[in-house]
Amino acid sequence: MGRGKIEIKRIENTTNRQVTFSKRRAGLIKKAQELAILCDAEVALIVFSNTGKLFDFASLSMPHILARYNKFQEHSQTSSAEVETEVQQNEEVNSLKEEISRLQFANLRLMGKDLTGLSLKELQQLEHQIDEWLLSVKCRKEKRATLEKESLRQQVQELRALLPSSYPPMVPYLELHPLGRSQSLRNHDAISSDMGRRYSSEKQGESDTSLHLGYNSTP
Amino acid sequence: MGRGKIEIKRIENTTNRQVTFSKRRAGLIKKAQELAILCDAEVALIVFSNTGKLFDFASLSMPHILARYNKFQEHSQTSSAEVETEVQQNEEVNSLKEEISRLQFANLRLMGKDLTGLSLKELQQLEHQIDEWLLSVKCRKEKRATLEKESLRQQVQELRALLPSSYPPMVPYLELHPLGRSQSLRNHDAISSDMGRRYSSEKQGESDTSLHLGYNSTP
DNA sequence: AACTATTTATAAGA
DNA sequence: TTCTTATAAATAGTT
Repeated sequence: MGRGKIEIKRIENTTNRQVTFSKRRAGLIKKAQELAILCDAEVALIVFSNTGKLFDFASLSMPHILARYNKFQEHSQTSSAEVETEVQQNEEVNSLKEEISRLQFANLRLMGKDLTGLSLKELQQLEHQIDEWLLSVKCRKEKRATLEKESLRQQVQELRALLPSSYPPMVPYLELHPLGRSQSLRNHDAISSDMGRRYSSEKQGESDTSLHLGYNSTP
Repeated sequence: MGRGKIEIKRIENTTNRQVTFSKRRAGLIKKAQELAILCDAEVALIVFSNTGKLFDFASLSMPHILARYNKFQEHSQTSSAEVETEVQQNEEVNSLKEEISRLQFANLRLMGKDLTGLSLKELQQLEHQIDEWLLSVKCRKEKRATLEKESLRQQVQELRALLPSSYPPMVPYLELHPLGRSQSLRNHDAISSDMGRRYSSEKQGESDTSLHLGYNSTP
């Protein structure tokens, strides 16, 4: 009923969806009202937008119509309904998450298949994306490994301190193989001033293998 | 919407009213359904004909929507934590749906990019290829990490061996394993003679997860 | 129920 | 958001 025909499926564009929601909600309420008047019917309409807003219409009072409805359905709604609600919500969330997993896997495979057609620049971009994914997955393990390495490095430095100062200085692996923008250890002052034990807080447990290639999905 | 315009008032002719009721009821339910699908809304519609017959539609289960409606009415007076919970759940579901949309679009984009010309066999080959590629990347990273640790351990041992007597020249790891451009801040200066183990709290932000596509494909 | 002439709703664009 | 308008859809009256 407009400039073009549309398929009846979820409108993905948020703005478009909201606009359509406003228009059609108004139209639906108008028609509910007309049906009630023209045909002398009792009509109740409840609409929750996907943002959680409530819109309703009732030709008589809503409680009246709902009570009449409940009489027809020979069981009460409120007591067991809340349980059902939660179960359904859980199911919905779970099915959505499964869908996301499937899509992510499909995307990963598609990315891989795409490699042959990509330019060097695109390859490097892809490299960066997958790099970040791997980083997020392995972050915690690597943190633990890093702690171990640092401990070793400190031993190296401490042992070196026991050598004569004329001895050619040792260069830690990391400084010869820069791995990132992070600063190299400068623990000489920390060591000389603070002898206390220090621990890095570390959360271990869930390994998020989600692929968020190029996206940041949490609004 | 018909051969003539009609006034919105009760249709007195019974037959006519019933016919109109049937037509408009069907139209109303259809539009309620479309609104629910198009705009991702929760819609419930209850209609009693003037003869007492019940017709209803609900995008989810009717009890679920009515329960939500009742909750909403309660909360319009006393806002509590349940509202926040529901809002949060709603947001979670919405963000999941958005993620799915993004992934679907990404999939479509990837599909259209390079896959159109490929046969099924070629696709499967590429899939295998990308899997191996990812695997080799992981192996390389692990090996490199192992080498790094071994180098450090070796330094520890060698330095320890130096302590009691003379100081034979040491060969830095880099000279044996030239892996990259190196420039080093040398960590000169004496270090405390404390030999106790310490755990650094310094955050090692980056670890090398580069894939280095296209060169050095040592698995 | 079908059929259509019209009205109404609304998709897209401004 | 709101208005406009071309077009799709609903439906009033008819068969």
